[in-house]
Amino acid sequence: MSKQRLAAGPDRPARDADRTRAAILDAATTEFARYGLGGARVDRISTAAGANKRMLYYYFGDKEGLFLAVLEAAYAGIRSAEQRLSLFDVAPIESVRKLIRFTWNYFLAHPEFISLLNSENLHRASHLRKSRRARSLNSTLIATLGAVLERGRREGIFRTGVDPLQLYISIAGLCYFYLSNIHTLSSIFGRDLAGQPARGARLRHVTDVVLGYLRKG
Amino acid sequence: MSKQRLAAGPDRPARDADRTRAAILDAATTEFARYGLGGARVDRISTAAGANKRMLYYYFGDKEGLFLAVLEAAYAGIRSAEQRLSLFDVAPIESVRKLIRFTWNYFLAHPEFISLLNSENLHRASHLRKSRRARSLNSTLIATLGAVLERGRREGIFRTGVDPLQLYISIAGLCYFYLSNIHTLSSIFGRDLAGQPARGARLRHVTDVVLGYLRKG
DNA sequence: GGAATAATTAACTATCTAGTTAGTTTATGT
DNA sequence: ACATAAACTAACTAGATAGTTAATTATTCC
Repeated sequence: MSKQRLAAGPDRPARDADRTRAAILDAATTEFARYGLGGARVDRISTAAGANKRMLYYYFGDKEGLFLAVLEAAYAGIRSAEQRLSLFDVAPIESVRKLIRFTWNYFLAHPEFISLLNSENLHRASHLRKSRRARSLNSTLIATLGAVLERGRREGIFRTGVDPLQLYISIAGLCYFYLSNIHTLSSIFGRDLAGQPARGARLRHVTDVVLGYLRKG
Repeated sequence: MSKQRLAAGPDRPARDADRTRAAILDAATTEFARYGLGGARVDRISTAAGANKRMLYYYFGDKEGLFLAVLEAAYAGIRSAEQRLSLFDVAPIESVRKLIRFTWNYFLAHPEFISLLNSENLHRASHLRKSRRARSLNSTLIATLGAVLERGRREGIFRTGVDPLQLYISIAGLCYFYLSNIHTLSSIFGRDLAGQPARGARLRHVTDVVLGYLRKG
């Protein structure tokens, strides 16, 4: 009687490098998002991943290497979602609406992305700057947005002289700040900004602000 | 010959509770802003303050108590600056311009405020929620902004139905996100967003966005 | 001038933490 | 079947860390 695959399920070999690596990355994403780089604990990560702590160092070098891998995966996630977004099959106003809705929903569905970016900015993007991979993910979104703005201008519905990068940062900022700072804002202003009604109102407001700015007049 | 004031300067007694407390608070602000709550080190704080570490616990209880005191001081700082801002002695458009300029310049001059807010949001505002003092600082700014919007509406230059809290969050967000995420944005888009020219362009863009949205049409 | 109190200090500790050592077990290619 | 390499484990370590103990020194109030 062979000893192969004693424990573990049907298609789950006792050893699986990819699986272990992914489990660590996944647990690390949650841990770094929850506690920040300084507050994160490697022991909690390895325990949550169901892996021996040594494996973390085996695959990622050290805590900061793991943090970088988490960041790269997070950027890859949003870039991949962005690429599935087709802004050209509708009219310019609807394109902008679509981009705003996408940005809002992505941040809403991925609070860990917001938290990781905040951590990385606390560290002055020191990990990202070392990463060729993350910088190569510099999406084509800005160019696409530029084309949308140009089309709207030609059609006489958008104002002239809009810098697509500035506009992209504005759309992101209008969504991001609300969600990133939702706890302090709710506390200071004594309102529940996290509930469904408030979130709906925010998306409507952001759309109004951006389209109000863009409209020609 | 009296032993009083042997060391120390002219009006600097050997012991000064207020001075020590303030020095610790000051050093802690810098430390928490630089490393976050999890990354901050109480030994670095006491050393930077030139105080014995024990004094930190003497005055603030523990690390989290110190963090709360830092947060409260940071909020008191912006509220006090806001109150010196008179939005009523100029026309509505100029009022809004003034508020945007103030917000932008305050965030620019106080990066530690941004960083502290990010830390507190990572902790789901758990310190702020316990603080009666910080919530009582809930400024009158929203009410004032509401009055400015109403005046602009009456004068026929602003659109109707603008929620002053939403607008305030938008102005803050447009400024905050750019400055808070300046390192990752610069890295990803391969542009220097921190230099004077880029900063000037950002303030102009934010002003255009907000006034473009508000204008009636 | 002296008791009472407030401010300050140095040395200490228990626990935590990132990272390592030195191996064992499983898979793979020949 | 066997050597080789890849994946994995348990136990360990050196240094860091928040917080404390117990005493000393300066100030205040009468």
